[in-house]
Amino acid sequence: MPNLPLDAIDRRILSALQRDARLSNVDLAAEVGLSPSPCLRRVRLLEEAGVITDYRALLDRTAIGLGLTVFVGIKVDRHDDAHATAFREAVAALPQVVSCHLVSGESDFLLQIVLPDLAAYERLLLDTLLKLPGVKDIRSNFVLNTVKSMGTLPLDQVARS
Amino acid sequence: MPNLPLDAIDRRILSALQRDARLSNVDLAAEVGLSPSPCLRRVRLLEEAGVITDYRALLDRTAIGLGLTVFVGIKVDRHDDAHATAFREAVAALPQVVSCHLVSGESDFLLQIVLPDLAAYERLLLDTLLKLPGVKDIRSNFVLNTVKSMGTLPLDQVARS
DNA sequence: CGTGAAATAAAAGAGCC
DNA sequence: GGCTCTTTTATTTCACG
Repeated sequence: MPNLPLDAIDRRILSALQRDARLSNVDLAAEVGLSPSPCLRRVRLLEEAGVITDYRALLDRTAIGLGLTVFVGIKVDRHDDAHATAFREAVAALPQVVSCHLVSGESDFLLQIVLPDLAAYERLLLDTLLKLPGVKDIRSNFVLNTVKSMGTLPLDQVARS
Repeated sequence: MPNLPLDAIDRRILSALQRDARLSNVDLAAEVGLSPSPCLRRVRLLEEAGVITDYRALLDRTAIGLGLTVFVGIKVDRHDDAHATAFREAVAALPQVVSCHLVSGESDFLLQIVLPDLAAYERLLLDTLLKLPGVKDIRSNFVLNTVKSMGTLPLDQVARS
């Protein structure tokens, strides 16, 4: 699935679906200035090419009792393949871990973790995170307030092709 | 919109829609063990209560030319209301900023930023981020590799009500 | 909460510009 | 590549048990 070139209409389609995945094809077509048939063809192509990866419902974390978000920086003492892979797989398998990135800078990995409360985080930290393979240092940054979250990707910032 | 209590079926509905927002009501009902009518009633209630906030298409960042993700820690020198509010609004308005949280720890704010490449980040940093009101220090953590992203919220971790 | 029927809307396809 | 029109299919909605 190589880089299918995206034209202006594709970007408008992606932008619209990113805001509202439930748009009917007819409405979407109207919004991007196409008739329904070619619009649907493009959407299918974008799906098959892997540009659109998923359709998801977003939930209000606090409304479902997941009031605590923590950004956790983790340093590991080995970067060789075997240990690195073991660490990554273990982290990816944790349901509380919403995202995990290998990053430059002070920490090696930066994780976003979502859970009900501090007690749950204490348990996760002691029972799981500190026991992950190769962990040298853990820094916990608790989210006190969310200014913006789940922002859409800035399609406007991509160079026009 | 107070905390509507969620039972086991609600959680199953949320969990399913979080994975696939395009499930038809019939399929969703089958998956959660309900018939279509009450299932749809519950979904509408969850939407109206603000538990389901949005339906979105997720896009492959690299496929659309947004290959660079940066986690940016920002320290600000004032926490008083006027300046804090100005900072937050300015940040929230930037399309490249996917998320922004007030956090405990070394930085005051932690931003996730998505853009095409380093050149774009250089411009954003010099022209915009460094000029935000009250900024004292900026630490850029570049994402080298994504282990997990866009994880679903761990509904299993919520206490059963 | 479940069932079933009726109304609506959406997706898919053929043929043409 | 896009447009229109038609067919087919599925989804929502509602009244009632």
